[in-house]
Amino acid sequence: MTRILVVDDEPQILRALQINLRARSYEVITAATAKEALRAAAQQPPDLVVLDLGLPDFDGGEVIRGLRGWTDVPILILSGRTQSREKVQALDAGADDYVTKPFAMDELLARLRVLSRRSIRGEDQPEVVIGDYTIDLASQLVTGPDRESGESVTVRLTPTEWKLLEVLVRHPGKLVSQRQLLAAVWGPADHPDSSYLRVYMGQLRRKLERDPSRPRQLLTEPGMGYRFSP
Amino acid sequence: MTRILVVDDEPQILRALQINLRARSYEVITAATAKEALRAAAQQPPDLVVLDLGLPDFDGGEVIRGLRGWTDVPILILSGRTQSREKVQALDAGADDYVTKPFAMDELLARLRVLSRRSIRGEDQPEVVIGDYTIDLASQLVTGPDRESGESVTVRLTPTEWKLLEVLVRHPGKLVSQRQLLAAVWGPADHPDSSYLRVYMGQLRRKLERDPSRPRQLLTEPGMGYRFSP
DNA sequence: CCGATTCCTCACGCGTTCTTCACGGGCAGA
DNA sequence: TCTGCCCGTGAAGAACGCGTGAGGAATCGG
Repeated sequence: MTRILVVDDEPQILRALQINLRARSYEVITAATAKEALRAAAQQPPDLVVLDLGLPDFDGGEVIRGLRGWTDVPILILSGRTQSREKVQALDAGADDYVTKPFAMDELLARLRVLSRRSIRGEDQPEVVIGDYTIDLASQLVTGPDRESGESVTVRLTPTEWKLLEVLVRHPGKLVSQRQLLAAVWGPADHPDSSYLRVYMGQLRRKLERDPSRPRQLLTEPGMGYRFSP
Repeated sequence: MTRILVVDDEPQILRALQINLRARSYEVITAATAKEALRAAAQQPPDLVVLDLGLPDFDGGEVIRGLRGWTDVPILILSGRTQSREKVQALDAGADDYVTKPFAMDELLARLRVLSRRSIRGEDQPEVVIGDYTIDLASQLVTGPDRESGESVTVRLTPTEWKLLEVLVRHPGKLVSQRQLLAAVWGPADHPDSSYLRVYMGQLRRKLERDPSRPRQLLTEPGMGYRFSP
């Protein structure tokens, strides 16, 4: 089920959206402030974001940048500001669409369909291979031969290990900066020390790489980040 | 260069778009009818399509479906029809955005940037060639033949080397002053001595140039700065 | 309440990278 | 020809980043 995060400080708009979206069987989570929004997005990563620019605590642009620091989730801006300057700013900051209030509900829904259509396109590659192991993104399963018996066994990954692996595998071949990884796994807050990363990468390698001390797929790019090489 | 197909039957709009897009160094091809549009798209596949719904020969919806049959190119609808029913139809038919006339040019351009931003993901990343080596800006990867074996190997660049190379490569052919380079790599503080630069340029040349002491692409402009010649 | 798993933190060792300096060569102007 | 200036190159110590092991805190399930 597609999960939508709706951020707006006007309760009646929040309610109207909630009702209409739930009726289309979206899962809806809501936030009324910028802080709430970022926290909610980190805890339950949404597939779509509907964002009002006029929030009480921070500017909506801050939310866009806060999200774009670690996720590519499509963002639709819903705002009362009609000036094209505002629109350009929001779109260039990383938003994907901009609808001005008052708005037609059916148009908004159509635009959301467009966004979810696009974002799903690249994601379907449910199986990835690392050495002897097969990773099934969809069912969150890692299978491979046992160390000695050779039988096919499922490898146990902890939630943190899984999130880390997922981020890397979803950007095959690309370098993923430590910032990105930390934000994706531990939330958008600032993480000055990246020692978690080293620990968990080590654990992943120990579970997935044939020779953990000489990784062939879970590569380190010193000073920059990590890379999953398919 | 990004190629845009603009489809509209009103000459003045066609001209206005053409001028503005060319000024942003897009490559523009135009069509005034549905048939022309489909033919042009087939002959020179565009990276973006701007489409007016009110064409003389066929309905714009036909063009959308005609394109969607074989390509995922982003389509932005530019139409005088403001009814949300029209918008929903077009968006559900496969369009990616919908702007109503009259429109603000800067907003349209911003929306085009959004579309090209999204579509570039996953498709062909910008690659730059230096001698035998290929630089992939998107995934931060440099590949080339090994010095002896000739096999394809990835070249290890340190973070500083990478930053330096990136600045140069992103301004192909242009002269980049030492001030600019120092500021881009080592921060905006003042750097009276430019000896870092010489050291790291040397290292880059040693890793990328066939004859490091006689560079062909990473050129020195004495007293001024450096230049990447493609 | 207890045990097991998972998460977070720290310190150490090692290899790499950064920074700095000195020296030599090419080139232009005096 | 001499003299600066600027650039390339090599070397060396310092600083940094990474992998690893271990231990305690937190969490979860029974």
